[in-house]
Amino acid sequence: MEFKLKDIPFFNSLSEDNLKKLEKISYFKSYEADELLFYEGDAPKKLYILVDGVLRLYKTNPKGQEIYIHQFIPTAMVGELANFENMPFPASARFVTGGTVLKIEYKSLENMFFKNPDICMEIIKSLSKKLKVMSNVIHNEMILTSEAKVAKFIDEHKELFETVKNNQIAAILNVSPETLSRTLAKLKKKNIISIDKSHAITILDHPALKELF
Amino acid sequence: MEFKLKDIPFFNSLSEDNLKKLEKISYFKSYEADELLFYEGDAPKKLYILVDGVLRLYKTNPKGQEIYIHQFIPTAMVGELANFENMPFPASARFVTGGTVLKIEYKSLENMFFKNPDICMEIIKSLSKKLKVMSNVIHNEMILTSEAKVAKFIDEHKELFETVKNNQIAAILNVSPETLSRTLAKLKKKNIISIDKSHAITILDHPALKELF
DNA sequence: CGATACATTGAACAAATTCAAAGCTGGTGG
DNA sequence: CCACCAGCTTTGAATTTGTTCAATGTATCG
Repeated sequence: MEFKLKDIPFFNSLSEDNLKKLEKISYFKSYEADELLFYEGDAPKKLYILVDGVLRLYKTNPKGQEIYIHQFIPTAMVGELANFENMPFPASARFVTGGTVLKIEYKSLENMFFKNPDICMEIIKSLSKKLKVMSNVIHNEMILTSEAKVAKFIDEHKELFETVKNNQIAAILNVSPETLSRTLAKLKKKNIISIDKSHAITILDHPALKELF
Repeated sequence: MEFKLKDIPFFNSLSEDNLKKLEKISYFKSYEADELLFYEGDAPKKLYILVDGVLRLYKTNPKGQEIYIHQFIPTAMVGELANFENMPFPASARFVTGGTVLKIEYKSLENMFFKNPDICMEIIKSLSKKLKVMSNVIHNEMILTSEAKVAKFIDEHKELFETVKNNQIAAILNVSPETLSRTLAKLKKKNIISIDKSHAITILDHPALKELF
């Protein structure tokens, strides 16, 4: 697949002239599924714009386990915090599917484009969106119990149970597969949900489900 | 105390003219210690700039307990996420000391000043700083054990033990006072720290302390 | 079919909280 | 100046929530 700067919504306010400048300080790079884009603790060198594929952000705990934080889909700016604050990446990023990022020389971008109000606005939007994500992560992990996390996930993404293995869903929820299994069993027994042969979930009692989170 | 718009670093790039405009859409308000600025779940009406005092951000879990998130000190923009994303406040804010905020009519600010690159830059800085805070909160609460949290806190803020009750420190760390007490006892027994009569902590073995987080 | 991955279940374990009781400490009033 | 009270702090035991481990059950797909 061929990617072009002007197709990136982020930069669609830029003049031809500015696009040329941007071209000079950036390039596209493609990755296979499971490849790492950056690793927690690394010093940032580039700013990334995800233009294709699914990119998973996760942290690693002292036991070596992956703690799921978020999954990016195009178009998304990635790594801006580390670049802005000139700090090591606080998390790792790995491609879940094959994908492509635009890699931008951060310092040059700052010098050339940070005075551009349109670019600024895009950055603000991106930061704001990310802050919302983080706020949600905090809520999910610090406030909700496992049962509440599962209930919320069913409410928001029940279709995923049809295509994604429970194992993977457990990983996304940061609970063990056993806990997910037991929680689903509990919800079934309470007649809040039912699960058919093809793993599809039907919500039988939506108010009761909502009560749980 | 008397506060003036032009003394707020946030707006020191604004012309006299613009300051006048800003004056029309904002006002200062003072609060006593323990007063709430906003409550989790509230719809945002204003954007706040903390100009005096200490403001605590916290969430409330289903058991009704306060989960400490962060403490702001001047000058800081507060509540921008809820305003930008037009979503309910994800946390509550309460004054720890008496304090003062500038309250700004958000919609008007957006219309008048978001095209100003200097203001944009200030907003980006503020968002970025906040993202860093959140990233740290996530690390502390999702990755670190209680012992690691205590060790990190000692490393970063050991002077606070002289003035702040262990109770309060436990609240800031989101651990029970019992856990804090037991952890300090453990660190003393391992000869990593010592605590004198006045509650001051001396770090005896800094490398060993760092090892813990 | 049969191998292999996935899901479920029970039991043991781990980390931290909660509950209860006892120990300190520092300020206050007699 | 001392005794005492209130509020911290400490300590032990029970509890809670979820993970880990191990065994068994069940799909699924070459």
